[in-house]
Amino acid sequence: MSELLKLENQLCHRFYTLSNAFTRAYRPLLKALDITYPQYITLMALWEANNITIAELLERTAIDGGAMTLILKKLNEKQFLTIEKDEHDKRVKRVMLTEEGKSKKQIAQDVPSQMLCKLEGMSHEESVQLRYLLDKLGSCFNADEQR
Amino acid sequence: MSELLKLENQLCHRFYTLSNAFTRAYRPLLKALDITYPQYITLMALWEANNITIAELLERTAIDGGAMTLILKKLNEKQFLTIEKDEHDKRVKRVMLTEEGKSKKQIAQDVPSQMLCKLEGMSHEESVQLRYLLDKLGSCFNADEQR
DNA sequence: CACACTTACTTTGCATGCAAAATAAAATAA
DNA sequence: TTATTTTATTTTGCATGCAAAGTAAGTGTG
Repeated sequence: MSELLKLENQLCHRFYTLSNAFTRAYRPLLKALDITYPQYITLMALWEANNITIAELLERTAIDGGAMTLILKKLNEKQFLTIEKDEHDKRVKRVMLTEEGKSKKQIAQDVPSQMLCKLEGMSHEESVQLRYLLDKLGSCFNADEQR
Repeated sequence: MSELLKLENQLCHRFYTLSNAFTRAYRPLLKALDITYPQYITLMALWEANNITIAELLERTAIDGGAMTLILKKLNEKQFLTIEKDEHDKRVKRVMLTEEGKSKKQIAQDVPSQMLCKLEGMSHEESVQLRYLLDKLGSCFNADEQR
């Protein structure tokens, strides 16, 4: 009885498990870049849109604000990026990739394909469908946060 | 160019985001039980199978071993469970729910249904399909760990 | 212009997640 | 039996995730 409380029936537990599995799986791939997974997310956001504010970075990456402060500090120490105050609004800080930070994108090119190799069990249709369902689920949470 | 490195194309980022969203969404629901999400996972495992070893608990919950030590310590302090050494193999510890820990299951009954309310956007078919795909993805990682 | 309010970030305290090292005890090999 | 290896769990050091409090700097109102 109480099927609802069985661990195997929890959608959340699948996400918990898979999210952790992804982080672990990325670790060896990111070793060449000497960065962690959240740092990788942050760099990906910047490779796509350089010179953005921290608020924009938070929005794109969905990383926690408090954590982002530390992540940027570390990426700055590694000379991947610089942080400057906005001229017009001194509350705002802008994040800019250094040349070194930009160049790392070349090395990172290999990471996604290497990860895809690990997921060979899934067909293309299935991964498309999965992506669709994940986005739908995500919109449930977003809708919920609006209230 | 380099579509592969775009954040929106990363399956991993969807899992990262959704897993965190779940944890945040559970927090208010678990407040009545005064437990965190990993502690909830641990209790669910025990409500299903009481008096199991820590190794079994780790297997069922997929929680990190080091973290589990602390989680059990806290659940023990809250009088939800006790931990005893196995008679035959003194390396092994067994985890047992207290009466109080068992009784919390009643309160927890409401949690899954409350969470389901938040996910109304998805049809039953979709959530079944999602579960199937998540498990398939999970088996990719498991297969990978075997090597 | 002074005060309240909102924003953009940072800081703090607590709870993991992860890898690697450390312990203790059982199982095996020599 | 003793040395070696394996197993179960804990400890350690580092990096977040999260909520809440704290700061500093714009905005809006009267």
